[in-house]
This record gives sequence, structure tokens and C-alpha cells, in this order.
Amino acid sequence: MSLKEQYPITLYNTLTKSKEKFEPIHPDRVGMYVCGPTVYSDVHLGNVRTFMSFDMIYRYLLYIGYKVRYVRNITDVGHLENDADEGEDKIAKKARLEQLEPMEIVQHYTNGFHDVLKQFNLLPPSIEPSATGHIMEQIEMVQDLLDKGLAYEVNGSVYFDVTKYDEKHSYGKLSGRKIEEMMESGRMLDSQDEKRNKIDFAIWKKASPSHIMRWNSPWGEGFPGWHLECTVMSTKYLGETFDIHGGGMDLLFPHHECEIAQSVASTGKDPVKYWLHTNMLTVNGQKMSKSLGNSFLPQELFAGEHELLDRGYSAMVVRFFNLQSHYSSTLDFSNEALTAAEKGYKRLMEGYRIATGLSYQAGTVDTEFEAKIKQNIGELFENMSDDFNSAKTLAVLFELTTTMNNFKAGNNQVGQLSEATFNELIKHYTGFITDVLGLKEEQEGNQQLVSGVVEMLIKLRNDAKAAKNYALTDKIRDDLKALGVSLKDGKEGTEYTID
RNA sequence: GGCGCUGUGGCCGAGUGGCUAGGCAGAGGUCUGCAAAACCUUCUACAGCGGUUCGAAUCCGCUCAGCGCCUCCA
Repeated sequence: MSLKEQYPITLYNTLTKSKEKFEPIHPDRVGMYVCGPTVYSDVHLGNVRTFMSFDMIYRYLLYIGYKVRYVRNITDVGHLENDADEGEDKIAKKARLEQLEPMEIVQHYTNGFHDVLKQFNLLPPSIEPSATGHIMEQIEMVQDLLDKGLAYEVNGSVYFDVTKYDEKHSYGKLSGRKIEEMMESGRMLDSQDEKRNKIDFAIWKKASPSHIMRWNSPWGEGFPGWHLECTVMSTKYLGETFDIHGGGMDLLFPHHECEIAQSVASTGKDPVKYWLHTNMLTVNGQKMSKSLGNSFLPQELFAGEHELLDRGYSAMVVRFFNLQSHYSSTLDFSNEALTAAEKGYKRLMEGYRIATGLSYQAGTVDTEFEAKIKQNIGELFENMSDDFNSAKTLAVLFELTTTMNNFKAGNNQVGQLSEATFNELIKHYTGFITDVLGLKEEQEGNQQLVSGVVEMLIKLRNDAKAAKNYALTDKIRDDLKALGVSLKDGKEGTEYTID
């Protein structure tokens, strides 16, 4: 029995508002689409949280044996600025400000995005399509929606006719909205006179003369609407229906709602089986966002150069911090929480280091101990299969970390486990830390040289200690400590860790 | 105004009907020349009120507090 059969996944589907058993459309294969960034500015830490959460999900699917096609787009056309009628494209606007080619902007921020994700140890997706690379397909879909009578053209712009769509289908089922209510309440912006109804949305927008990102289309020069690129690219690479569509909660409405409408209107099929939404990173209980001014960039985080930060924190500490909460809960940022996470992360990685250094030696098997370890291994999978509960998984990993420490301290012997169980323990304990949760050791510099020098100093210190020259002994330890190298005297000799 | 979410011990955060995660911090102990680490033990919870139930942090209702979406946003 394969792992994915042994530990079937259940996940919370935003569409049905309930936890469901995960059954991919094609056995063994999973198609997953996640809305990527709009590359007109640097991604901040809140953005990163979502991508980190889906990276963890992607990694777990792979770990238990699924073949996954993971598509995460780059939105490089830019979304419409505030009022649709302004016809302002964020990337075009930025380009004019900075006197650069639009694609230069796009490339710059795409590179930055990739650099950031690499530092947080995210796996690259299988396909990373860009909106500008799929203009033809978007034009085709606009035409298709016009042909089907569910869109209309006004002055070179094309709008999706939500009211008409809702006659046969139901608009708003993902976000729990009803169009009658949306029609009467909410803000009506007077300038949206091109639209027949205020809830209609643009799928193609005419470019104003000053608009530099533009393409030819049957309706004149323009650019595609915001929601269209995800529909087009997910359909192209994953098919008309696919398994998982993810994104941040703030995309639920209108973005994902519109995606459903576009797909259903075009293909007649519901595009997505399971909708997954990650929750927001908050600061003092408020969503981290650029407009609120409470966001900061990963670089600022690492360097500790931001008024919200007491000091710098590493990428892996933040990744660990993120994994301590469930992806669907808000996570509140604070210096205290990050400091606590840093210590926890170090403790876990010390356990990882011990695990990689252990080798099996036969002994007397302790059946009770053996049973407990087997149970813990099972819990790793059960917790991750339960809606990707990384927080519970970490709790089990910490229990196993205590076991690792006990092996090291000699409180337990590896021989108390059967060889098979020992091997499973090491395989999955380290596998969950690195492959599933994506945590890794952070060490910089010339490790060989550093370890050689430190080992030499430890030897000198031990000589001094044997001679009871404690003044020198302590001086070596204190001076190393000042450089970030901590010495720990144990029964088996002195060990060191680098902060 | 509409739709939805949250409120857990000093802090962060799991948990969804009985078996009281975990991390950080605190207390005591073991080890140690001292220290650190590690190990063992240990303290402090479920916003308030009412209801359902043999039994609720967990289900239902109300109240209070906070948040998200409805406009670009992960």
C-alpha cells in the first residue's frame, strides 16, 4: 500500500465550506494552480506566506507519492488600477515613472521574486506561465465569451455580463454572495458608465493613447482584464477541470469568483474541484499590506532594518514560524514570536543533525519504545494528511527531537528499536524536516576552515582544562562566543554550534 | 449595510464532545570546575452569559471585543 493510500488526505474546500476527502480527478496525479504575484513591486513578507504554505502542500503531495503539475503564474500585464474605467495598467504606470520598458520592470521584479523564494527554500513550480505570454489565448477566450453571448463590447472594451451569466449559472457560490444584494448595496462608482451593471467586470480593456502595454485585438488595441489570465493559463496547462486551485484569502472575491464564472461560461464545467485559501499574515491583528504601511520586505527582515523589527531574522526562522500555525489561520507577527521561533528552529535542527549522524547498532528491542516511535511516525503522516496541519506535525517532530537528544545523551540506545523501525524513524524524521517542511540548515562561509579552526581551539582548551587553567579555558570559550561560536561540554567531549 | 472569520495559559500557537499538542518564557532537579546544551519534574487556559448533553474549549443562542472581503492586494 502506498503512502497516499495509507494516509488519505482530507482538505478544507472553500467552495463547499467543509473538509473533504481528497480524490484527484486522475489517480496518482494532481493538478494544482496557485495565483502568483503581480510583478510591479517587491513581494513583501505577507505575500511570501501564501507561497510558502503552498510550497509545503506541494512538497507533501510529492512526498507521499503523487505526481504533481504545479502551475503558478506571473501576472505581468498588471491589474486594472482602482476604477476599471481609468484603464490604467499598474505595470505601464510604473514604467512611465521609472522611464523603463514595461518588460524591464517585469523582469526586474520577477527576478526579485525568484531570489526571495529561493532564500525561503521554495521549490520552483512545474510551470510558471506569464500573462503576457498568453495574450493570444486570452483574446480567444474573450471572443469565445462574446460568441456565447455572455460578454459585450463597448468602445473597444469587453465586459463579462454577470447578470446574464447568473440566469443559468450561479455567480457568487464561492464567496457566498448573491448578485441582487451586490447590485443594491456596496459602492457604486459613477464613472463605470460603460458597464451595463456595476457587477460586470472587464475581460478586455481598451488602451488609452498613453498606455504603453498594448496588444492588437478584434476590438482594437488594448490589454486583457485582470481575472482572465488565470482562467486561460490554468485551463491551458491543467485542463478544463483540475484538482486544486489556491491563493490568498483576499483573492477569493472577486478574483476567484470571476475565474469560475469565466470558466463555466466558456467550457460549461466547474474548473476546480478543491479551492484552498491561505490566511493573512497580520501585524498587531491587522493584515500586512502595502497600503496600510505595515508591510516589510524580506531583505528588511533579514537585516532587521525596519521600524517593526528589533533585529534581523533568517529566512528559515520565518519559514519555521509560518509552519507553526495552520495555513488557514491568520498568523500574527511579532518580535517575541519570531525570537521564540528562532530557538525552536535551532532545537529542531540540532535534532536533525543528531539524526543524520546516527547509525544502527543491534541491542535489546524495547517493545513499548518501539511502539511509541512507530506511532509517532504514523502521526507525522496523519497530521499532514489532515488538511496539511504543519503545526501538529511540528509537535510530533519535537517529540522525536527529544528522542534524538536521548539517543545522543545515552538515555536511549538505538538498539532499543528494531533495525527496520530505526531506519524508518531516521528516514521520515529527516524527510519531514527537509523534504516536506522545507527546512534546512543555515550555515555560511567556509565550513571546513571554520570547523578545523574551532576544533583546534577546542583541543587547546581541553589541554588548558586538564591543567586546570580555567582562566584560559573560559577565555577561549568567551572569545569564541563573542564570534558566535558556542561551546558545549558533554560526556563525549566538546561540541560547538554556530549561531 | 451585505457576506464571512476569530477570541485558548506570561507570549506564540494546535485542538473541535470525554484521553487537557508543541515551541518560547518561568520554577525545581540531574549532569558540569563554572557555564551552555541536554534530560527529568512542574505551574499558569479555553472572552462573558445562557442552553443542549451523563459529559463542552469543542455543538446552539445571545452579548462583548477584534479582524477580513465587498476597491489593487498573497
